[in-house]
Amino acid sequence: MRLTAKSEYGLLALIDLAVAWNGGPVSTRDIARNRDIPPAFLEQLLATLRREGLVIAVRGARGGFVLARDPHSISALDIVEALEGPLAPTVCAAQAICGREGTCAAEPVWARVSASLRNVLGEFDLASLAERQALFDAAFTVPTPEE
Amino acid sequence: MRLTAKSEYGLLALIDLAVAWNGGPVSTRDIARNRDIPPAFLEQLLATLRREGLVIAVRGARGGFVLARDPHSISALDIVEALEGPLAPTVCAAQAICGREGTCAAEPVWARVSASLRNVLGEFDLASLAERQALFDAAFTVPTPEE
DNA sequence: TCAATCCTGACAACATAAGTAGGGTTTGCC
DNA sequence: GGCAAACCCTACTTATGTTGTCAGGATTGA
Repeated sequence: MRLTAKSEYGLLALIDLAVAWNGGPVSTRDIARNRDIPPAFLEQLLATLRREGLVIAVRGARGGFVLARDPHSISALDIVEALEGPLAPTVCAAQAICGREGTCAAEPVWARVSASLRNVLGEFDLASLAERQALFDAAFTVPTPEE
Repeated sequence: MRLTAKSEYGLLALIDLAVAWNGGPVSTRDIARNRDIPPAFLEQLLATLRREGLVIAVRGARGGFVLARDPHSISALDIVEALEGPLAPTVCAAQAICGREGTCAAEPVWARVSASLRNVLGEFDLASLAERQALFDAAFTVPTPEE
């Protein structure tokens, strides 16, 4: 079982945007460099996230992307669902194909997997992830007091 | 996010074997018919499950498959892992590729997703699933007291 | 004006999923 | 002994999804 690289890249990118929250827009190029993501691919992902209403694009020179709303109100689930579509662990969890809807003992298994997955992803919000990331970044950045 | 048809078919097949626990072996053909699974494909899955030690094959006429141990001791997690390999939601959950191991805020997200998934799947055992399935089956089978 | 930046659609290489095909081997039963 | 039922094994196929790349267009700050 796996989520695709889209989710992984998308979450990283939006953590970076959350870190820069209240600052100016961040360009795909900067994020791609920072996170080692193929730039053109990341651009596509951010375009999707814009269409899904999670980020706002600022075009032109010195442009980039900004979170569309407060980082507290964006969860990992929002990002994953925006990039991967609805989260169903199996075909059968989405639609009964065996003609046994309601009479198949396997049904609750997939239902509970799906619910638990959504639940866990929903618990992570960008604000806390960004906070944690900022701590990590600070620990590995030499302070430059002369600036 | 999704598990593949293998998990879905495999779980259904092993529920059928659990229902027939203490009876004789059940053939792939019977299971395939009962669950509407392509027979040749199911055969491959059962061969995998045999190699993984979950079922025992009985060759020759009147042969088939039997659970290798008590249905109480086989979980949905056992089946899914046997058929799909180790359960990692993203590439990064399996191996850090960005060179930020321990300093990436996204890491705990995938870790918790993985843990929760394993946890939920581990909660379902074949004995209870078979019990439930037997109830469903009984409800849709006309009793034949004259036999 | 120019360069930085996002926007869009097409395309390609590769991997995986889902099944098919065809033979080989074992074994219960008449 | 013969035969059919069943598992065993490997290879092949077809379709789809993933992970990008590429080329050009539109927008805008300096």
